Amino acid sequence: MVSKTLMAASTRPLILAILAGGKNYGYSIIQKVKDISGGHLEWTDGMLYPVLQRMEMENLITSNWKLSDGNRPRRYYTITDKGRDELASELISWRYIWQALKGLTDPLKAGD
Amino acid sequence: MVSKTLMAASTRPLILAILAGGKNYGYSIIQKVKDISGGHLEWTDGMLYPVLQRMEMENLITSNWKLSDGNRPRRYYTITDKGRDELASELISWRYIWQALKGLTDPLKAGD
DNA sequence: ATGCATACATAGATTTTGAATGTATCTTCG
DNA sequence: CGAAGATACATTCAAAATCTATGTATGCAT
Repeated sequence: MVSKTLMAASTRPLILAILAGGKNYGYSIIQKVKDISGGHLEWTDGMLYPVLQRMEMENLITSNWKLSDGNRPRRYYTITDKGRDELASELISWRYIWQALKGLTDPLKAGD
Repeated sequence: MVSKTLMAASTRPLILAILAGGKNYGYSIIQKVKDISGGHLEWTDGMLYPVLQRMEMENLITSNWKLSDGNRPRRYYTITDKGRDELASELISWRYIWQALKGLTDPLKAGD
């Protein structure tokens, strides 16, 4: 089980990373996260939508409704330039810490 | 600059990882973190001591004072078995998420 | 004696999160 | 047709965790 703080720290970068690969809507993002994490990360919609709203307020993402054929209306989110910058810098931070952790726990291997 | 949430998520695992390598005291832990992160993580003592106290209350670490030669008294922290378990499971979680992030951002390379 | 690094400690204002809850549509299957 | 379950989005606010600000004190160098 992933700790609360780690969950909190990873939510935004994961959302940004997913949207960097193409626009997407809330419900689908949840499934993609579950998918890409091998089932270890299971988000609820109740936690995701507020996060998406906050990220939109911060201009990391934008949204627009799309009504198609037989489907329910969906709100699609798109990453902004600011969002891409944020993602890039988050990834750098994650790398620092991950490498610090690895360096401490197995000092012999270097790896990535 | 490392984000607040990421900072929060990494504090405990880093402390545990350091103590897994041998007992240590607060001030020295701060320097070790700075050192191992290449200067990217700079903790303040004011944020560390409360964390250490909470971790001790949760039995992840124990502490005892050591008064030596010309030095000031220092409170040395030791990792417990429970702490080692915690560290191990945190590392697993970190790996999941790091790999999910990497998988999303550069889908071609696998790596570790 | 002055300044700086070392060393530990506490309180509590502030922020943040996400669980709980609500609404509604689409699909499937008997 | 009707029921059940998956899909889809939305809001509120109680509860909890963090760490900034602040305080104390010693060792060492010059």
